[in-house]
Amino acid sequence: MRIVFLGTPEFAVPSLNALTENYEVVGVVTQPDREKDRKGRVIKGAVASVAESKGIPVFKFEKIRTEGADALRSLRPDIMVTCAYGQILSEEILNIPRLGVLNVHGSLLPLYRGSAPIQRAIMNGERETGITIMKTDVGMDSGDILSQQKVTIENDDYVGDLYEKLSVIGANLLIKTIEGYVSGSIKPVPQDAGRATYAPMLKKEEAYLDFSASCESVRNVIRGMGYGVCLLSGAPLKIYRADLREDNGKPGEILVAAKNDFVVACGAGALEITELQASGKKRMKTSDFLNGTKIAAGEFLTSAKG
RNA sequence: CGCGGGAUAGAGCAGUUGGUAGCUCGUCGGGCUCAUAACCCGAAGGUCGUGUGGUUCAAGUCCCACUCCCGCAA
Repeated sequence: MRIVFLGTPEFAVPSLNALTENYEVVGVVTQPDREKDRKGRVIKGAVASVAESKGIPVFKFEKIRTEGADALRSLRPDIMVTCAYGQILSEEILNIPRLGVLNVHGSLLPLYRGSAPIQRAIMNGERETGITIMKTDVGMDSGDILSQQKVTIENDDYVGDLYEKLSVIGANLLIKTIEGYVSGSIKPVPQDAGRATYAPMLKKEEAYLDFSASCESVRNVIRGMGYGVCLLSGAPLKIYRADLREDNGKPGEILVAAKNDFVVACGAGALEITELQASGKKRMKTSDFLNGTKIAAGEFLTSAKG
């Protein structure tokens, strides 16, 4: 079976690998290289790198809707699979493969449609999320559902942990689902659009911490965004890891700053910061940070405004 | 060549007007203690990112080039 895969970031890599092990992947479509490092050097998407190393033809369309159809048709795919590709497909494109287009999505649809389902599930304090394999349609993650698998969000899961878990589970579920779908044992089921919720792209400012919120919600932002930003003496400070504490104080007040212990008060409860990064510095454990920095209890971490 | 910060002991940092290096933590040894991530005493450990560069009697400290790291912006 000839398959064309459309995906871009790390999340899509396990699915691509699983497909190449089970089917003939005749082409990979990925977003044009957009990211640059500080020196302007181009960073390739994870899928682009993997596809190249496997010798699979790679296509990078600025707008697949207007320039991709002919190339895709010439690949004569039986099925196309999208997985965090980053562009919406047109009706014309969707009709190219004989057996249709499937999508791997990191949530239990119709919940968390959109581009940041994993992050937003954590940020909202969800205890459970999952993977949905569905038919790709012209809408935003609105296609008929083929299969789902629930995944528990552990209290210690940060976005990176959950992202990795889901990408692997997604790959496995994808292979099983293709089998069932092709053999006819799995039938598409429409989504209950009335229950749909959306997970729009993350904005930078969403990582700005508001210490007047409860310690749980502050921590959920850190877990979901991967880090939280605040100011210490006017300089930006990124918080990467924090645990809940029961202490209380004024929001943002540093309650403890000694040796291994760095505690900041929130609106309710407090957070023990365990890993952070100061401007111009590397990410480090809090104990290291406290070693070379002179800060005392009573100072404040303030909100970094946009 | 987008803006800016940085490169000094295993780690995080200091280092004043240039005169061959200190602090905290860790490590090792010893002591105290019922005991301890606590306390006390002691020790090891750095050619101060690279250039066998420039200025100087003398450079971690000033100048030049390069490499790498990081924050912001994209």
